[in-house]
Amino acid sequence: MPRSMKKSFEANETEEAELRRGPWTLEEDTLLTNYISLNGEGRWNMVAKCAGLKRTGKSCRLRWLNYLKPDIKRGNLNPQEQLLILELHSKWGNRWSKIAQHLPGRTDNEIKNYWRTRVQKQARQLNIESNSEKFFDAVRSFWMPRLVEKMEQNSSSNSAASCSSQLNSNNANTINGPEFLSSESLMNSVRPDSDGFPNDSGFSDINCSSSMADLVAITRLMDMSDQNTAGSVQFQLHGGSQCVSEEEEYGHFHGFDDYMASMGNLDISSAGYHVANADSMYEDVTQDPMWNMDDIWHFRE
DNA sequence: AACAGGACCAACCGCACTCTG
DNA sequence: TCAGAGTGCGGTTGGTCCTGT
Repeated sequence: MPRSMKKSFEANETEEAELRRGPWTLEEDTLLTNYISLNGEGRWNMVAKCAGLKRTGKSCRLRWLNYLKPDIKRGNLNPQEQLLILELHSKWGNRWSKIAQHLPGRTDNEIKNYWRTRVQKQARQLNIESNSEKFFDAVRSFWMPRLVEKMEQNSSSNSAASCSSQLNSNNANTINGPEFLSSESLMNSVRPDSDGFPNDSGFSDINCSSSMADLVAITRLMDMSDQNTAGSVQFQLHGGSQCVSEEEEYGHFHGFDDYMASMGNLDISSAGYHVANADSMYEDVTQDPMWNMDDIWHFRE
């Protein structure tokens, strides 16, 4: 090996050895944040060097994108976000970054972790593949309705007066009534972006005061835009307080257990979401003992 | 109180793609 | 056109915290 080459190799080896790994310290976070606020993102290897960090560029990028960036949301995923993840994952599979694009403030890493720890856990308990059609049927039929109902509860408890389902405060169009939504009104409210999905501003305004019907409708709209479906499509949401009474909805069922027990005989691929009782908002339904997919599954076999 | 097992999540790794000179 | 650097992405790992015994 030529001497110059050897020297450079040794230098690299020393640099490698000096590189820090593992958890970031407050000091490192401060260095990185300050540097980026002055110089902006990008050229991460340069960032690492110039900011005086003994980290790889990749490590700096990851730390910034997943943790330090100012618009990162902290805390548990709310029901709207969980529902979106379930829907989008059913469409795109493990395209975490793509899914994350539609959840403002959430990172692909966070969504991936959520899927692996919460969703796949359910699949394991059922002894079925988490990416199988069978599992998605279960998710769609039992899990999503719980989320939808939590969203409904949240919207009614948070703002009894704000059931107007306004998707986007910047948009003059308001969808009236969550029960039936025409694709046209949705199209006007949520403008698809270049890849055929509602734009970020539309999604960032889906908050706790938005009706869950909006969200369900949006996910349906996504299906439409994927399939290039034209014309008028109606979205029916069951279980909302403004839709039908619990008695009408559940018919002869008495409570969630009865309802679930009956589900084995229902067409679970129907577009409507049937909603059952739930307790508190922002509770992760996967932690809910009521949400026992093992039991549920037996009814379907 | 101590321990084990599980859940959660930040961080790392390897690969593939894009950009640039 | 090509090689190397930079970047993005999905999978995996390992540390910490929580919970049950």
